[in-house]
Amino acid sequence: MGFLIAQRAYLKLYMITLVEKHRGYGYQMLEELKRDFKELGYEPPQSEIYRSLHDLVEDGILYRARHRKDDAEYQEVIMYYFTDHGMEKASLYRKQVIEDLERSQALIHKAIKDNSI
Amino acid sequence: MGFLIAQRAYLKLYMITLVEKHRGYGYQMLEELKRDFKELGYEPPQSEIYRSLHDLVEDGILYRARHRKDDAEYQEVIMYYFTDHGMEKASLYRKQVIEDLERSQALIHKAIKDNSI
DNA sequence: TTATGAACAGACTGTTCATCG
DNA sequence: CGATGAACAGTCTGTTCATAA
Repeated sequence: MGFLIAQRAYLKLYMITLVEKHRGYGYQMLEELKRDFKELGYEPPQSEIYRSLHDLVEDGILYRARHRKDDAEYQEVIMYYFTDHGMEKASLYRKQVIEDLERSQALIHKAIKDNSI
Repeated sequence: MGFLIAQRAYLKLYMITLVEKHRGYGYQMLEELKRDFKELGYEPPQSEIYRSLHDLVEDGILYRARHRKDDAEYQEVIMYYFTDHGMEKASLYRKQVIEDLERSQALIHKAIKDNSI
């Protein structure tokens, strides 16, 4: 266990939630998260989004499927779906990451308390 | 600016606060922080404590001074004190790190909110 | 431009090793 | 053991580059 939660785990959690909500492919998720985090001054890097998705495939939680985009364009897109036991695995992973988030929250809260004048 | 605050900055902030409180040398601070964080499941690594102190010296905030330990032992110890403009620099640094802590806090809070079932 | 991915370099960090009294 | 420090190895991450429709 490291210090605070890693960006990778943080984003993987979001990826799982987004796949649940059927926001299926990388670039879309990237744009959505960028918009979503703009006000907090955090811009998730493109590479981390893709790495997170690749990780989740390696973890056996998601699988990839090529699709043509819904609208009339020819562009192909990689959609992600839960594997057979993906949902269960994902819910375990989520639980674990939320715990890690709460641990991180406690550490940050303590530091603010201990070090404010 | 990275993602969440780095352990190094986090510990440097504690080092500054501990030097203010005249808890002067590395090993002591290490032991104090270990005790202090035990309940949160975080054990600051020895190397990071020393690296943080060395960083603060490089930053021109602290300086080192060898001392014999107060009690009757012969062991030498490195005490840290604020340099001439160390206090000002430290208060700037503190302000900056607290901001970063608050940014981190917001990111973590958002993730818990967005990804809880 | 949208979309995906990999390469690269550098920062960060945990463990281990070394040294000294 | 108390105390300090450095080396090493591995991970994490941001930027850049490559590719394609």
